[in-house]
Amino acid sequence: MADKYEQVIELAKRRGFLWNSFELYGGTAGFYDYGPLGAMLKRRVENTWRDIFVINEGYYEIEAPTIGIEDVFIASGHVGGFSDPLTECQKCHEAFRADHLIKDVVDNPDTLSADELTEIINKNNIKCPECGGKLGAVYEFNLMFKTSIGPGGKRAGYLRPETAQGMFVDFPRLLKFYRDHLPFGATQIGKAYRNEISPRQGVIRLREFTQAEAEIFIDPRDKTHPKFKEISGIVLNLYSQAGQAAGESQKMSIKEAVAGGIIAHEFLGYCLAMTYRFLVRVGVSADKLRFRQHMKDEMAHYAADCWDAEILSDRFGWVEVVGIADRTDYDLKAHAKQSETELAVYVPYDKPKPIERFTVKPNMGILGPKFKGKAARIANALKALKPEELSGDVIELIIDGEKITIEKSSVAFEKVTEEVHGETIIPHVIEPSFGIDRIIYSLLEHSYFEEEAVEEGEEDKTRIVLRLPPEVAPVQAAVLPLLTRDELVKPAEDIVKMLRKAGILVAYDDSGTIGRRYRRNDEIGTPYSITVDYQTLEDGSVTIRDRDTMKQVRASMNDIADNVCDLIYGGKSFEEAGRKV
RNA sequence: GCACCGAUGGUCUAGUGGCUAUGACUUUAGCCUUCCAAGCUAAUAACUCGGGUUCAAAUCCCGAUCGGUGCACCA
Repeated sequence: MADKYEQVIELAKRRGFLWNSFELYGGTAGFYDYGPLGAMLKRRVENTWRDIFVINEGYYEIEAPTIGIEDVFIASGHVGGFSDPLTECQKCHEAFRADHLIKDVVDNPDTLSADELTEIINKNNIKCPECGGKLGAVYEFNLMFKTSIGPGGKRAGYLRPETAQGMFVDFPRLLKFYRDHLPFGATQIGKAYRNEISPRQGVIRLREFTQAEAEIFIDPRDKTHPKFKEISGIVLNLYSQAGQAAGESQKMSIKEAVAGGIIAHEFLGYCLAMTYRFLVRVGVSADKLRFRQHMKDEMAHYAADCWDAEILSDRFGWVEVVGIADRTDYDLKAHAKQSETELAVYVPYDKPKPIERFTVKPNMGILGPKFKGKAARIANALKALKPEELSGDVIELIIDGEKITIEKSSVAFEKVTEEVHGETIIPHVIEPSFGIDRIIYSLLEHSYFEEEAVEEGEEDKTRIVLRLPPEVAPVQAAVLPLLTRDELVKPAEDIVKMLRKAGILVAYDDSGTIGRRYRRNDEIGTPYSITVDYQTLEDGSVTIRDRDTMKQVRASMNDIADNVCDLIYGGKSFEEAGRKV
């Protein structure tokens, strides 16, 4: 019983989209190669993403190293939190989460080290829950690939488990690049690595995978989006927290969802819209797409709201392909703490605000000679005092347990009204994060069709068609001389040249019967096939065949390149491309 | 990581302790051929890997790898 996954993967392997990596040496789980067609498809999908996020939204792309230093992942929490303490039963060899086993014994098991966990397990005589056997020493299994930088292994490095950190770490530079204005965003498309314990499900769970992520830094007080109106009418299939409790998703416009408080704010709603447009544009079926909100207990504690785009697959059910989160100021704060650098934006007010401030000015000319080494600390203590504490004739302070009396004349204080021109704020981060490999699989599956192509008097014959959007199809046009004869081959070769000059990836094929060649191209998703026949020699026209309908039009050979470009990129309909045949 | 199942040309598959390992499709070359994979001729191409048993292993046994499923883990 070949399910769709098998059919799609079989086709992908056979025709050069996806291959198991290292097959020559037996292969290794969790790694896939993109073959000639797969790599091209992936580039086109990535470029569509660029078109939306980089060109249209202006979130410039950066490229940070795939190896990160330890500080980065200490700040991000991956060193401490991206691992699980495991213990194995010595008897039945079952592995367990050590912190889960001692949940009833200690209050905060996730804060303990592996050694401490081992000790607690031994002390409390905790046995294997399966067979009652003795449990082995607890070890941390971290999902990051570790390496060392430079010789000697002194400096730890990690292959990045997500591309996001690159944008956070470059925050100060990015802020300057965008001339200190919020909102701004940066994007990155690249590899990320996770040493999965047991990767399965083909390209759905990989140890090396491609992410496309945007980190958009916004003003926490204003989460509206200037272009919200443009997308507010888009109707999405939303599987909200309430919907999940009720067990059903609902179709709703983004406007309604934001107004009803289902989507936290406009900016997140806008990101959902961009995600929807992207996925549908590259070939995901809109009716097999939904947005699922994270449940409260599933969401990271710092997240304000989080939605996953999920696609329906034949074998795996709903698969998460995109995560869109409002991560608030968590990441910037974490890196600020780790790096001891302020990561914030100065936001000027429209009008300066008058602010009343109480200032204390210790007279160092008196305090200095009198208290010498203690003077500075006394001054600081004085500055911390409130107006009523300074109002007496003398002021008493305790410094190092010693009572010190200060004459009123040694301190001046006053209320001043100052103009404040703005304030420093830590931006919130909106993060749409795309799993490109999962998206590639999704669109392959959603584009894959087997249809009965029954000709009169013939047996049932299935036609396999990959209905890829022309924009992402790896091969964009096939050029086929109807017969292998010089007088037809020559013009066909001219057409190939014209198309290539226009940047179209074209396949030339003159082998076997025309039907077979059409089928071959159907299978790899080539949207248009151009055929040269004897009429070409008479009037300079060729036929263009549409992959999806198998219909043909006849068009002029001279402007074939413009014509095909318009079909692929210009939204020209097939009927407009020439005369009906 | 544990348990169960599986692995034969590019794909699907026959086979079983014993000559040169089936067949189909695909592919390639040539012929033929005026639009949707089935015309003719020829060619290429496989027993996952390592060890063991045996005169002899693709076949039996053990282990590894990869794939599938369940558990665990993960998002």
